[in-house]
Amino acid sequence: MSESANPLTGPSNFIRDIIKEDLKTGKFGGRVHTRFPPEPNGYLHIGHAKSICLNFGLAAEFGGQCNLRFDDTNPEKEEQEYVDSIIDTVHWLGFDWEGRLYYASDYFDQLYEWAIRLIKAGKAYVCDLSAEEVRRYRGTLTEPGIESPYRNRSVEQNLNLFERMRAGEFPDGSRTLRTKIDMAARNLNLRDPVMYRILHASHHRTGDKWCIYPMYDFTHGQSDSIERITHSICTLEFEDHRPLYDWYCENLGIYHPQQIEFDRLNLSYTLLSKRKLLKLVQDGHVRGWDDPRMPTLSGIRRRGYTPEAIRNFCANIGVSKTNGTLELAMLEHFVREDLNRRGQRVMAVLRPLRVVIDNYPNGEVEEMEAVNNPEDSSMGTRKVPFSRVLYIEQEDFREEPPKQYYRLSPGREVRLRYAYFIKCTSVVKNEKGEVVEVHCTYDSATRGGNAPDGRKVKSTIHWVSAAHAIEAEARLYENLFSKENPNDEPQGNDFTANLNPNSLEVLTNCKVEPSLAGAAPLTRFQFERLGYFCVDPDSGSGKLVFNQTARLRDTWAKIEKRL
RNA sequence: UGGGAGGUCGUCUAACGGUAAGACUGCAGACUCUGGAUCUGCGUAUCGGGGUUCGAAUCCCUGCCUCCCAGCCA
Repeated sequence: MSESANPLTGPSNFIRDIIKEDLKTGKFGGRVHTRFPPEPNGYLHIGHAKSICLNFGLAAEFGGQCNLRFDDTNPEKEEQEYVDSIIDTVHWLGFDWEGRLYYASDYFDQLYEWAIRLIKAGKAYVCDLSAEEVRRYRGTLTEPGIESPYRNRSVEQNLNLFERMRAGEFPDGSRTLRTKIDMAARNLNLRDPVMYRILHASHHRTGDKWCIYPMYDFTHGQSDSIERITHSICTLEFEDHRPLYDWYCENLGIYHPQQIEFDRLNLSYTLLSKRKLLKLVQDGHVRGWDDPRMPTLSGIRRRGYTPEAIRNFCANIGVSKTNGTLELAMLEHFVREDLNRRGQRVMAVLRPLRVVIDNYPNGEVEEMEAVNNPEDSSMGTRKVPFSRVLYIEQEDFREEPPKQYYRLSPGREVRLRYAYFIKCTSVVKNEKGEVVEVHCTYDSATRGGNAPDGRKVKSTIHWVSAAHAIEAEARLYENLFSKENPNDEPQGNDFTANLNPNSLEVLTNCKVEPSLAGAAPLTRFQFERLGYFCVDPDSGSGKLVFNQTARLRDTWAKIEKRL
């Protein structure tokens, strides 16, 4: 009967149901072969991850295969740089196309041949209408179009003209090859769609071999067909193109894959439009495509997300045809879950406050044993140096503690994690009246963190020995946009008005424990009680830079907010 | 006002004529050397109106709402 959600493949979905049915009926001879077909005109983002996971995941689940294919039919927008980045990113996500890396441009010769076949069959013609005229002749949503005056050219004439189009005799935009279908079709895509346009542009792979390029509709289904794809999974906006997809396969008499559409991913507080993301980069609102605030996979990666977290996310968000918007919290949940399970714990103080333990011997240093990951004892322990002068988080001391504040305050005893109980005895203030140093006494009997007399403390705080601390920079992030739907543009403004001015906060005076020395870029840690952090590639020559991947759930912050 | 696709807790998804379920979020509590994690409890959801049926989220009719389509982009 009903299958419950599988943590690996997620909840049941209609595409899986279709595949199962096809497997049962033997529609494709028991094969499952999918493909991920990006256009190399930009960087991949989290929305693409959903498609990647779906296509590769479905193939894996049913013992099939998944190709990586570049839909590179528009040389004006595509670049090798994007190809390289996409290949790298899909690999990083953890998927392998086992050598089946293809390009639509590999099929240009075949496509040309097929175009000629349609011309010969009287189903395609060369049209001399300008782009503007084509648009006018197309009609509108409610009115039928009118047939092009060139629609009834002879096969010979069409063959001759198309050959000359290919030979470069005509300027860009002067003619197109069109499919002869039905100018009165209710589906606009069927009103004699353009198959080829003239584009004297150099292609990143075929160079100047071609000056005519096939359109998406005349390319995609055939590419799927050539690769013997069984289930051609794409997003909802292509639903209206399916009749054309089917038309070409049928009229060409070639193997016919099944196109299935699903809903694109939308995330709250996030923009997933290439055009808008490009603007953020170009106008300097972010530091680049891989800025950790960007929803690009390169940005998310730099931010510290793991491929596993993204895959788990994709497997669990479901696939349907409903257009909705997922809460960003859902994505964050899956990184936390993964990083909690695997993240090395470490102590780091972001906003340091000096603590002097007056009764601790001057010059003495003890090595305290700290657990690397309470979720995974196999990760072992490490030594953390402890001495008389420490740094604690400014937030962890309040001269006048509010109700429910359990941390350090005058006269109160707390535990320094993995070290001793300390009690605050006095404070030192600057001329502005701010506390700049806290004096404490420690109880030597509580070494390791437990009192032999069994007394308890309400709080445990993290610390770093001042003499041993390493300087670091931390980049803290908030949502890039402060509006839940960044596309909801305020009157008279564009989407950039929704940018969150506080999306980046740079802390340059952080103190981290010495074990972090030399941590390699992209290494991930949990800064105890603060959140997950990842070493940024900007780190260098003794200066560590960390990106905050996600915060830890902060119950106190919630309480404090209500106070 | 044409065509296509959709509408289930706050959010996303499941239930395929037979007890409306799960995840996330939120709230409450337990536990805790991370106010983390974990555990427990808490959910005024089937767009509206008709109909078929012993029984409807599911089938039929009807109304409403949302999204996509008029690139020589994909």
